[in-house]
Amino acid sequence: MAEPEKKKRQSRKERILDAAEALLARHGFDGVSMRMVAERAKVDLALASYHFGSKQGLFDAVLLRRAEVLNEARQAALEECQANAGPDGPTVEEIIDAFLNPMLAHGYEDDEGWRHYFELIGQVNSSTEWGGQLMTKYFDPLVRRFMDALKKALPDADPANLYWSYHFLSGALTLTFARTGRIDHLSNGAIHSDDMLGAYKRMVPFVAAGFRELCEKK
Amino acid sequence: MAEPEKKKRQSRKERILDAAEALLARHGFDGVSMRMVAERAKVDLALASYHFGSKQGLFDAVLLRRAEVLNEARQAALEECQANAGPDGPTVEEIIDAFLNPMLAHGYEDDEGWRHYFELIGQVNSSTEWGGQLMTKYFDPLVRRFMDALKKALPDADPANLYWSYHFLSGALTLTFARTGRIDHLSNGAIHSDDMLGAYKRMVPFVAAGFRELCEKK
DNA sequence: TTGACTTTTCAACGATTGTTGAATTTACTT
DNA sequence: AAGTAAATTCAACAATCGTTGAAAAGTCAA
Repeated sequence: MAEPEKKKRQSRKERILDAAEALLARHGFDGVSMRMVAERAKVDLALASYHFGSKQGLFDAVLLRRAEVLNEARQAALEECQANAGPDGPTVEEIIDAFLNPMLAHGYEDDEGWRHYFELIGQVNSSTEWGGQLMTKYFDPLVRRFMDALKKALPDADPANLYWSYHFLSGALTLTFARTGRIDHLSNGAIHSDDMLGAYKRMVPFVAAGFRELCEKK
Repeated sequence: MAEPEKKKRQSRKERILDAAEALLARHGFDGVSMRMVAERAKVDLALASYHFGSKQGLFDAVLLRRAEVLNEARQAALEECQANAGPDGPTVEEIIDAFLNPMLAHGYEDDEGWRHYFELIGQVNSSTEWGGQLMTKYFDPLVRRFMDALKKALPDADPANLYWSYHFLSGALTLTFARTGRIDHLSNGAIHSDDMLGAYKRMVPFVAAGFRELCEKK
């Protein structure tokens, strides 16, 4: 059975998720109170606990919501570039592009929700408290499929070099899409964190060159 | 006048800084209470406020303490590689190495304090709340000198490519030294976050190849 | 020892925290 | 229209939060 049509544009449950997403992205789990979320969502305090069980449950729901969307888009992009590739499979650049492009698609357009989500992912990914566990849970199953594709594109690679290369990619990616504003300061305003297209066009060749340097027989 | 010799191995002020460093690295600013710090440092609750004025003051002191040490080591490494270089100046690899090596020196040895500090930097760097401001304040003055050196090593580079390249380096670096444990999970235990030497030996050529790809005339 | 100063302790303040049981309203089926 | 379940509101709980004024202890020079 299909989802029943919502009367309001956004249900209260979704409003809570959006509010929590924005606040958690900026202030982190412990920097946000249920009252802040309720106020931003224009909803009673107790409602968030009712829908999500606890503050931790709300946090998980925020993380999961867009992780599913992103994973599906990435999987589709990977399968498409594999289908279009020759017998040797897609190139390193094509695989990396399939991994990054779905993020660009949501970062390029002016979608406030996704911007907050990437902000949040940047925090979670480099947090020792959450990063190791949560990123693994939500993203690693699909990342492994990308690793397999990269392994075919770089058949001479030492697996350790492949893993570290992906790790460097992950750090560059999450920081860039988090848009902390650091590059704006460093460049005295010449570069803007919001220029996602500019970042994307540079990240793919930068990372691909790193992969080749470490993982290609020379 | 020189600092007076301390009677105890560690003054209470230092114990507070160490305790705060470890806790802030793991749980973030809002995830740590003054009582947690006091308990870990085995010190009265009020003492941290007395020495550092406020929780925010304590946070700043923790960040500043090792930033000064790291900046001096990096500056010395940069000046040394410039002194040893030919008339064209040091290569990209040498400059990047001067930037990374001082972190390895503290990450390689079994120094708990520095490990916590890098963990903290990883969080701060990718936080939109603190990252843009604090990283700029504590690290960008010296980063600019490295950017100048890179500009000489890559004279044909578009400045925007240089800035983005450093940004990617920054993301890979801070995530790696934060040791979140993610790569351990992803590799099913084959790779260890704690293998700083292994990470370092791969990060330098990976990042250097990225710089050359973006910033070198082809 | 006296005196001045810094460091440390103690106790308490008002404010905010996440959660919950009970009451009320809304939505939907019969 | 009656009835049932979900959604929402309200009020309050105990626990924890950062900070601070005042008292006590420690330090060091004269």
